[in-house]
Amino acid sequence: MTELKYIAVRNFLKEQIQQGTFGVGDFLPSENELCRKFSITRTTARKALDELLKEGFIEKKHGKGSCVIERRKSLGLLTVKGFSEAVGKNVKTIFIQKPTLQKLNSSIITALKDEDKKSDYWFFERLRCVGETPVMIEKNWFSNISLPKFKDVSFIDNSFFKTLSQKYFIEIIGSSQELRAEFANKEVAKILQIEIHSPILHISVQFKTSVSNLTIYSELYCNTKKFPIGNNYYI
Amino acid sequence: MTELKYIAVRNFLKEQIQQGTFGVGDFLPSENELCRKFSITRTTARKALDELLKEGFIEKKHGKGSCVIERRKSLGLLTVKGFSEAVGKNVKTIFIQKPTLQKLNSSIITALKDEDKKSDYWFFERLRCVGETPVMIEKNWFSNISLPKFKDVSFIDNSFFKTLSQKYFIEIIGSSQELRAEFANKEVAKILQIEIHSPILHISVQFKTSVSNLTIYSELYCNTKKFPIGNNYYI
DNA sequence: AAATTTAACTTGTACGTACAAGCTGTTGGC
DNA sequence: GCCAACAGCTTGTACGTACAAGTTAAATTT
Repeated sequence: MTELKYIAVRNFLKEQIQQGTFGVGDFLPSENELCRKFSITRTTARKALDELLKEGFIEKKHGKGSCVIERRKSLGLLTVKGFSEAVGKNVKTIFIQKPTLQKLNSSIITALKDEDKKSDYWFFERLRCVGETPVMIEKNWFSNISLPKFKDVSFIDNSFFKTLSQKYFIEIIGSSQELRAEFANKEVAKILQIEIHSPILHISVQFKTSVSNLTIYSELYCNTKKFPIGNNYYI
Repeated sequence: MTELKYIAVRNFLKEQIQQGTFGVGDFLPSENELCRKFSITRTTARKALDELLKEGFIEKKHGKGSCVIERRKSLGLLTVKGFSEAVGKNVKTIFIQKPTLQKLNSSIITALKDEDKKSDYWFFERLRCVGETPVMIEKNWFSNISLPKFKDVSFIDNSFFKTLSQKYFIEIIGSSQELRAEFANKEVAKILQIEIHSPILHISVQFKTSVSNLTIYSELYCNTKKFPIGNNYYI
């Protein structure tokens, strides 16, 4: 199973960007240069660049070239920035449940897309603390179909998304969220070390990725009393 | 100036979708059919469909066709677009306080930027209801300096942002937010018609605008029990 | 009747070509 | 020196072709 050409070129360029060979503001090799370097046609070169475009790595300028841009990290709420950047410093992460392959949990079944209902899914659960204070419970799951090689990898910088990007070349390209203020139930209250029936922020997220049939589902339970959840968006 | 072919095809299909000729779940004409109908090549037909794909109108299924999907509204409530678009239709808006020029309210002073502390500010407060159910209290204020001509205008489509854009040519170019789950206090509980100490979602927003010294501050108090707050973001 | 093969569709990838249109530095002419 | 024209790059649009691969239903075999 040999890799598709445009995927290979995309991955090559993405690595170069992530390693800093091409920094923000730099121009990538032109389409014709890519053609020569990889022995491909311009159609294929353009397709590779289109991938980087829709993943938010570059912008194309007519008559000039493809320019590396600051990847938009502040997607929606808590998204790609990840917890550490959203809340600030001094964050500890504790695995409540390391990644395991499981059957469906009926409590989340309604949120799942149809194609994800058929397969097993990877699940992991973490507790995020600021200093010694537990602040957020994070449950994540995703179908086994699109990522069968996924293993209990050690996450790069404790970031699942960074790991996805750098080990699997999968990018988050969007998110859909629902926010609710709720009373903490017994389980959540215990883990977050708060009174039962304290108000907590419950966030349900679906992350759309650059792999069309991979959707990542997260359920977040946040104690916002000391540490409100932050979010920035700029065009 | 004649329209580009793939744009023309895209627009044709988009209109058909918006008018309901193709509903959610329907398949658009195949690429080859589009070629015949519009006298174009498959490259061009695919480009038109790619546009619809990245605008969120369709999804493509290998071997089957292009399927119309529920359109995702990019940038939901918490970002730029405003309440009506985020929650859907059937939204009523009641002014609790029409726009008035006021002195600073100390309760919000901490959130204000320094340059805004010196001036008077416009303030207005609204209650958003879905059907007959009050769902969100919205308090807005902004400095009088940048918008001295602001008056008690009737908002276009009940949208403050649309009014800003169309009457003053001011665009929202970013936002910074803080989210908290809190107990409803007496005042909020009364307006939202809920029990005191119910959990509510409190969102503090600063909107950055295309006018450099105009920042809009909002405090939102949401009853998320029936209507969770939604938010979508796609690159 | 049931299982398998086949044919006819669909989209996906990749090849190659041509010209339009935007950007930039060089080259002439004034 | 200044400005216009040009040449040589860039990306954008659009043409055409070929085959791979997924889907489905009809035809064939078992």
